[in-house]
Amino acid sequence: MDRGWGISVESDPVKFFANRSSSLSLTPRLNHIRTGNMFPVNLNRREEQAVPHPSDAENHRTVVGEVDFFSDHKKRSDDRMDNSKTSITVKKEIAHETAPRNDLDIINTGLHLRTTNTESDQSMVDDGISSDGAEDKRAKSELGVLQTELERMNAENQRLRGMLSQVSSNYGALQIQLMTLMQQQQQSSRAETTHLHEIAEGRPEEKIQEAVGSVVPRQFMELGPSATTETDDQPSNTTSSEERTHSGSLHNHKNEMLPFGHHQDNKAKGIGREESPESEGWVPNKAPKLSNGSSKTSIDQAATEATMRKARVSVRARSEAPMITDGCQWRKYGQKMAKGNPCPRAYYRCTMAVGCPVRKQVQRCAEDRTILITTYEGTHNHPLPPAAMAMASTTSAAASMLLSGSMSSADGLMNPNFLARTILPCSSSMATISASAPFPTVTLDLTQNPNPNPLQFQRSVAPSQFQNPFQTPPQVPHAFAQTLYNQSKFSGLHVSQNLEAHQVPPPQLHHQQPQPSFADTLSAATAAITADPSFTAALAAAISSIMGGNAQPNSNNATNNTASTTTTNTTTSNGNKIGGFPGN
DNA sequence: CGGATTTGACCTGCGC
DNA sequence: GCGCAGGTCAAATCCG
Repeated sequence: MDRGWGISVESDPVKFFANRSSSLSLTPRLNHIRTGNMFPVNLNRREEQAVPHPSDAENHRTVVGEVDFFSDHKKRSDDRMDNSKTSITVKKEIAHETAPRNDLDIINTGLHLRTTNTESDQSMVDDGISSDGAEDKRAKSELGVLQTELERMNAENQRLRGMLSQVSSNYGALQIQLMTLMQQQQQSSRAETTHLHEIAEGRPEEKIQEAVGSVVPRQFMELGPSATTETDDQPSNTTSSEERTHSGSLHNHKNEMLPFGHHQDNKAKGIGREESPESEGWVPNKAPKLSNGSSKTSIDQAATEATMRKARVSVRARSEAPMITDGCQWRKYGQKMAKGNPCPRAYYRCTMAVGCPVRKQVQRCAEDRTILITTYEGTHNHPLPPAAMAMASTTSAAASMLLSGSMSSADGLMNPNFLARTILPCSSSMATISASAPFPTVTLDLTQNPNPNPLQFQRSVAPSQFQNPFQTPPQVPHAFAQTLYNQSKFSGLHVSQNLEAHQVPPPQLHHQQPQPSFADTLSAATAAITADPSFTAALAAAISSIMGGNAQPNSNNATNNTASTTTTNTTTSNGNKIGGFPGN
């Protein structure tokens, strides 16, 4: 994982390079270095804070603008220099001016320069008092000092530019190396996957797991990016095709596996399937029927594979309410008695937007009916209200991790006897990935409260912070949001890296991560959300304000864009895993 | 009256 | 082929 998480440079290159260079301490000064697009250093937030003065933006016409990052106590001096310099610039402008103006107008010409000297100069003129020589000398010496400082700052600026270019070049080189490594691993994993399938067909489960222990991580590594195929709205482009190609080792038939949203038409009776083509669309869990074609096996296999790519996120939480409040609007469309559970299972679909493919199942646990198991599936194709973002983000991130990781292993799980159960990194027992179900499922068990985080989280966030969403965001939610953001964007890589480093039973990784572990944070957030409906809205509002307030460019990725949720893990072969009461 | 819920029927996959 | 179980549909019903 050491190596693996290091690859998260892409998610936060600044932090990555901060660990490798001390130049980051100079980050605020880099704000005015024109980085162009060559290096994704996120300086925006700092820049916003570092350049609060309106005049800074206006001084850009002068070279002095590069001095803007000086500290405040220097700023006044700079302003004086600005004045001295701007006087030159102003004179240039005067040449273009046709209408005569007085000096005051000239100084204010379009530049709105702060002229601390101006007032004194003007006052001197107005008062008719000639500046005495001492003050003149002092001013000149001061000017000289400032000019020297300016030159020094310019030199430093140049030096920083050089460092930046070097860092960016290093970044590019690392990216190339990463891509090369991933390609190599992809090639090697294809052969290994084939080998795994051979093993899985005729060997005891222990050996299979043993084999998986060594192979799956590579698969994770390879297929990690494919997580976007289901839960991310971002186009999966090449990765998905590669994934299908890779899965061809198992399904050598013509690859007709379609995205889920494309299966709907295959059902002869497509009643009520309102999914839009561009959206992922709800696809019945039953494998699509491609009109009894001749290549039934290939279709079945493709359908099965497609089914397994349908990630679910199951949330187990104690709740007396028939349904947890997650901020979305749901309509119940069915209820069934599940085998092995006296409590019926209720089926809901999202009604916040026409054609939203997201569905959820709600069922109470048979063993403990105070536990409500909610399984989310699908991706919202519409903006989410703040109250829904928290849960959607949580489940989306979990689903992303699941898809990025388990999907790859799904290829090796076609054997129904195969049970691969892997624990999310850093999660202890709170969040698990189960590949034994027909759908890969992330189960977030919030009923055991294994660590105090949920309560701490709730406490630290709830009281006052939300009353003013524009206040400085609390630390924990910020970390939560950032974690979600990072995870949703790069979860595939992270999961794969983790698994690669730790094989199947991953040890605790907390010491590796500066940020709170994903699963802990996830569970904490979810617990807090589910525990208190009113808190849901508050948390969502805070997160949205945090993300929006910081103007984080991709902050939406983890929220409404990739809102994917899953419900309880209704393991087919093991119906007892979840139980439930009807939602309403 | 319109929307949501209920509930029996239906479809499908899977195992025997 | 048959039965079982999960999932969905849609008419009937309920409710604001």
